Amino acid sequence: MNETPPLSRIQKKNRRAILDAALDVFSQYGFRGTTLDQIAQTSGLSKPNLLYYFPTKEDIHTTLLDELMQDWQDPMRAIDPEGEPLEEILDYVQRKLEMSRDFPRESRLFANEILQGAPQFLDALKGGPRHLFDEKVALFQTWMDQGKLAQVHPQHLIFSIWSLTQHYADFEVQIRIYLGPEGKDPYPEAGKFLRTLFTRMLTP
Amino acid sequence: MNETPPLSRIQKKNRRAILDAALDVFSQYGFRGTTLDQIAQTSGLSKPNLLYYFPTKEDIHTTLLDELMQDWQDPMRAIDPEGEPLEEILDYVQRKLEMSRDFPRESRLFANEILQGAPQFLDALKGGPRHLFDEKVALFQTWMDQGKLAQVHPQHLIFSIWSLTQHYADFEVQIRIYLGPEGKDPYPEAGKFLRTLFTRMLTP
DNA sequence: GTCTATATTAAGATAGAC
DNA sequence: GTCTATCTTAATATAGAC
Repeated sequence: MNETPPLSRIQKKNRRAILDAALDVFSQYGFRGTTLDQIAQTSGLSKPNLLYYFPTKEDIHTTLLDELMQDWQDPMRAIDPEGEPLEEILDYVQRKLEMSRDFPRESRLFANEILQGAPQFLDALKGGPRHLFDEKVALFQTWMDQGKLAQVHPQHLIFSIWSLTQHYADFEVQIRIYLGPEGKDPYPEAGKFLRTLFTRMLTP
Repeated sequence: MNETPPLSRIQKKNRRAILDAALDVFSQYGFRGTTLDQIAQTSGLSKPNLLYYFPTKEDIHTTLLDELMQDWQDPMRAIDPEGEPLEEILDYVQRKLEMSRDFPRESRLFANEILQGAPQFLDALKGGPRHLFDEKVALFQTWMDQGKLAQVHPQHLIFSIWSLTQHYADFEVQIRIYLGPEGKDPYPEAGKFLRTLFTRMLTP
């Protein structure tokens, strides 16, 4: 559908630098709260140079969101209908938690977008993601009906997984303040806690 | 410490209108993503008139955050050390969920502030709130040691309550998309779900 | 207290040299 | 491809009339 203009090595490198810097800033301040000056400064490129690689500020933002949508659902896709139900869900929780640990900026970019009313996502969310969600809801319901999982509201179960795992990225500042004087890594304990939580909730 | 200039009725009314409009906009776009024009339009007042009531944009924002800090901890303060442990926690969860339902904009204002690194909150959070948090952590630990609650990491327990309840306000757009075609109120089912979750996790 | 007009700076984007 | 200079619009804030 699209032309595929071959990118030189330097082009790739600079596009990456811009997107990386933009992710830093957009994930913290949202689209409207972010300025090209900030992205320029963070990336080490000049402002006109940004606009040589991306026609507009919005285009940078959209590119980031598009990339995010590619990977963000991988953990849910990986839930295996043939697997052992509780283990499948615990593994899903673990994968989501690792996403928060390893890609906190992406999580916050997403959070910012939703907070602002998901202007870009609204349509995208109704498409593929919605279908995947419904599919896993049905799967969880089947497992519960077969007595392999305790009965809970399957949609809210998924919301709870998203909420509990993304919280460690989105509210990281707050977590660090409350976890005490010198912030050791909260993720190992978070993993243990969440494993306990979902095991107790879902064991039939 | 401060002068207390008596406010006329019209002053109170206009200040309220401004703060209410500002809450609308700040909670959606964050401090930097919000413009005075938006607040002016939403409140129905002219832009110079905003600045008659509040010296700067920042002053409006700070006022909102200060008010928020007043009430935001009430649900946690209300946990009764003399009460029945599981019921106290379930009631706390319920109060937090009601805050999300009744004051979603406040929840999102808070979320935005944390996402942006909590520039205003950092110091405030280390003060009173931190003390209250530690006090309840100790209380939960006591209850667990007495065998009145199942053992879990008490700090992460509190994070989980915040996360699960605030999620319904902060990610409301997403929730509505996934809950289906015509969005009935998600809160009754959320309340039931969370009650089940915390009962199963915490029953000794 | 509220308004119109305006000063001033910041921000997105472009022109054109190199 | 990158830079300096600059255009244009938007945004915070102020002045001063009413």
